[in-house]
Amino acid sequence: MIDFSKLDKTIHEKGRLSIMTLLASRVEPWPFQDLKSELEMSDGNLITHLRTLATAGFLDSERLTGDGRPQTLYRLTSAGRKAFEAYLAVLEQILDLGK
Amino acid sequence: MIDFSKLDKTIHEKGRLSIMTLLASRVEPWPFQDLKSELEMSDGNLITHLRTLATAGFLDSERLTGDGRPQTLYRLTSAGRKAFEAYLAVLEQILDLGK
DNA sequence: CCCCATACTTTGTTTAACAAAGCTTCACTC
DNA sequence: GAGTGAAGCTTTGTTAAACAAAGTATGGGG
Repeated sequence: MIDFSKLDKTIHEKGRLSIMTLLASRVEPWPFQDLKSELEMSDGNLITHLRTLATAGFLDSERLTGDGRPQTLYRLTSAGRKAFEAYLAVLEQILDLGK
Repeated sequence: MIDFSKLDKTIHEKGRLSIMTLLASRVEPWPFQDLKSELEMSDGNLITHLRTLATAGFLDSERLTGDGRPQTLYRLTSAGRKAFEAYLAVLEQILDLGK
């Protein structure tokens, strides 16, 4: 039977799941503005989720200045990628059982 | 891009997701006690999630008496199965994008 | 009749999502 | 270098909901 406790609660919440999915979907890091427009979140909501994920060690950020408008880039850490893969493994089990 | 708003919030919560997965995993309805022991939830927590899902029209219940101890059976409605399949479709998109 | 299990309710605590508004820093313009 | 505006982040407050724990009602077995 599926071990639902392996569904990392930090990742499972909808907002953070969408962030993790975007970050995992490509190699290049994501600028704050792109995440915001893609996910249609408010600044406060987005930054809070990003901070939660960063505190969990799942992503890190890099602030760029001096080259056009300031910009902060976000990317998965290796721990974040690993945790997300484990999360996806549970999703796969749910999908297998569900049909 | 994935439409995360299609991730039905009623289903997405961990406790209810696990209930829906169990109910979808077999044709026979699930007794309350089996759900409880399989998911290791308290009575109060489980019944609350079941009621939330029932209010959403995703499952219905049948109370049996007169044949051994009283027992309540839970099963997906067709709307519940449909909603769960739509939920799984989003999971599939996440899985595809995530690797 | 008594006891226990099943199912459900109620209450209370705790957590967290989310919105809105404000603040700070930086870049560009005049 | 003062003003404007955007980017990123903080703070605050509201609202919703998970979850636990304890209590209630009902039916079954001894």
